[in-house]
Amino acid sequence: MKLSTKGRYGLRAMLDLGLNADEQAVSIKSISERQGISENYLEQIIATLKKSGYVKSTRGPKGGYSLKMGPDEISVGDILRALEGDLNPVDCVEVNDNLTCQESDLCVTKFVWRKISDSINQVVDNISLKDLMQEQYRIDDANESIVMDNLKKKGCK
Amino acid sequence: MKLSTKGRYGLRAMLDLGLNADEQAVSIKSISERQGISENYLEQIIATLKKSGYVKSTRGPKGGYSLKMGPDEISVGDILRALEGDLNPVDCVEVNDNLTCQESDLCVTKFVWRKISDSINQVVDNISLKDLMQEQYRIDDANESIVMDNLKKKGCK
DNA sequence: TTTAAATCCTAGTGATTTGGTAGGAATTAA
DNA sequence: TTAATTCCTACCAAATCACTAGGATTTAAA
Repeated sequence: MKLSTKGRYGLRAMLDLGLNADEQAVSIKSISERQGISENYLEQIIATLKKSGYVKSTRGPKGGYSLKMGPDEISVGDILRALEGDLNPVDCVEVNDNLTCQESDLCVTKFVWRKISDSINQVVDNISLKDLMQEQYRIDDANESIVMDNLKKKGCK
Repeated sequence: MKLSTKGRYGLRAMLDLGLNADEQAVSIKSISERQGISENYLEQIIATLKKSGYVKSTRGPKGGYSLKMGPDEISVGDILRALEGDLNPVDCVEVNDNLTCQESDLCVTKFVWRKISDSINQVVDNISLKDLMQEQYRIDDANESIVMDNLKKKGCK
């Protein structure tokens, strides 16, 4: 019941794209350095995200990646499902699997799996990349204050 | 992001124990037959559940397994965590991992992981084995009615 | 026109996990 | 004594994970 590194790295990569979006595209190399993820592996992850339509790329020098749409239009669920497949704890939840369901016992557990499924998807679909970016800014500001406080304590002006 | 067969089979096995609880203990063999799960594998799963304190056993002929406490005292979460380990989507959620957290980016995603974690655990901790047993009885009754209806349609009395 | 920085693409690979199987030892009711 | 059962441990094949490797293609800039 764990996410793979693809989902984890992928979310961080998308967040990185969002936070470092300016006129210029963001290269794999720079994401890799900031996030501490292997370039080759990251490449594969971002390729998947591109295929799913959340990222666009430009080739050649000065090339790189950027978000294909606004960070408010991309949810954490979109990103995770692109990289991990559906977020259901078992497969039979979405399949309309009447053969399996003849076994009524299975249906009772299915009731559980569906509830878990719904709760996971409800959470991830209601957090956008923009939300995370804003959270990040908040954290940065907080750290900034701490730094300021320390400087004051040391008597810096 | 999938549960393994241990969790799925384990929940069915526990439900089976609950539904077939009478004066006599329930043997692996009978669970295996009803649930279509290999005896040897089931043995390992139930051994884990026993170690975790949810199941007790008696050896020898007429021996077998039974729930160690009332089905209202055992939650789906108890069972799944015993078999799958914690139900967090990533490890860093519960570890108070300050080293990792120095990277503030990681903290932002951690915020997501924690929300997912909480929602999963909230769901599974609020469904007891008793709830599932009652759900099963409801399904059985419904099927019974359908059978009755069909008999009536066919003119049976 | 050349160079080099970047994406694109695909194959391979070691380690780990999954989902079991196999089979003998110990216990105990009949 | 027998046979049904749990207990215990070792083993194993297949799949998945988390990458690495390296060449092909594109393109901005010198």
